[in-house]
Amino acid sequence: MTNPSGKREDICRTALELFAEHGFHGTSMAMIADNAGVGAGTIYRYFENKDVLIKVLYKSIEGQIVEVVRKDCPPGGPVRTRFIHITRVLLNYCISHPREFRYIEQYHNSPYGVSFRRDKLLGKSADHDIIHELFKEGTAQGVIKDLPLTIFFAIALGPLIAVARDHILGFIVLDDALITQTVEACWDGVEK
Amino acid sequence: MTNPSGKREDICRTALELFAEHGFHGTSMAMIADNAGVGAGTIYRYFENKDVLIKVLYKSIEGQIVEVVRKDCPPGGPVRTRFIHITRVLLNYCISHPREFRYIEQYHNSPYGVSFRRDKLLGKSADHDIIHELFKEGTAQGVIKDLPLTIFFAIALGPLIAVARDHILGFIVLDDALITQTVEACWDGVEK
DNA sequence: TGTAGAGGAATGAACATTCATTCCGCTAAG
DNA sequence: CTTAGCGGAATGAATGTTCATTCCTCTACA
Repeated sequence: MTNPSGKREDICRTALELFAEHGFHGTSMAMIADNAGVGAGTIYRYFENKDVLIKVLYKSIEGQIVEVVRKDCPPGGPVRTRFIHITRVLLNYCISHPREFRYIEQYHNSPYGVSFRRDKLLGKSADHDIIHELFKEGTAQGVIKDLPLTIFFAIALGPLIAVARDHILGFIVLDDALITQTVEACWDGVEK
Repeated sequence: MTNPSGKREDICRTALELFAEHGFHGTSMAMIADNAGVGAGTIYRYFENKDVLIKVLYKSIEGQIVEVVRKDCPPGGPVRTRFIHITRVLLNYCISHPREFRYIEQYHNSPYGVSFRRDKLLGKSADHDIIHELFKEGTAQGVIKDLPLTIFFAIALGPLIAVARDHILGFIVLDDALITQTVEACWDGVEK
């Protein structure tokens, strides 16, 4: 029953769920504690405060995504093939992990997210590096438009996020065919 | 009832600023009152409560956007020309109204926004109607990909939002040339 | 094997703070 | 004088955080 390392996991899972559904400020620490089946004070044994909890959860999800992209990355064919593969993996992750997706979205649109985004884009982010490599290769080969990296990312990933959100909110049901259409359209956007 | 001394306007402008910068929950009514130079109670003469203020502000901004798109809409040439024109107008609005843009973004990623989005997409929204018309015309002519409307919107507008956000956060400076590249890339994404 | 007890984890009531909202006295115009 | 509009202190509810206490588990020793 009492499993020390299990409690932290319970808290994380519950917090992710509640934050994703009700937002950061719509979720109280008491709600998290209740739903996780722990005492209010227990959360503070694992996380210094609410902000730290929110940030740790973000880092954790980010790590997952990097891992998924990396693991499923290898095919070394033409740039287009790899681009479509990676974007498909990303989109699949988003729609099969709706809570994680909603969480990340909310984080990026919060004060936390803005400062973090600044660090991230000025420095380097691991999952973006893979796509960054692809971008450099594509432009070197002349198959991708000459664009600033930032705009390339926007054109490549912007539609994915929008489509994933619509799927999660139930405005459309994405099947394999639609996913293919979407990622191919993204390619058409960046292709020279 | 009447508004002798522009106080309502002061409150709206200040609230927009603060909400855009600190988020809905990071902005207290006291902050709004102080920065607007009115008493805390005065806000409640004009807005029933905080939620109403937030919603009214949203509606107001939405009205502005619809107006901008409508006003600058007429050119009756080929679908591509009109698509690029409209998306450019939208993107220009976003980067020249950063507060309004950030506000809308936050709203869409809040509990308010989700329920609203549901109403909106299931029903009809005025500014989307213009783009919707274009979509129908484009598919009828066979110049636009055969896609569900939702995915069309994602591909057409997703990059705009991403690019506008990067611009506002200072990661890139959009000039006319970059804007042109962006909206043309959006077209390439939806073009058959 | 059985048990006492120490160390650490967990608890949840209490606390301090923040915040939306209210209320009442004041001011200025008519 | 009357009154509508306004200010801002007061209010009470909600929430993040703390901490004294309880509970659990594992070890040491008989």
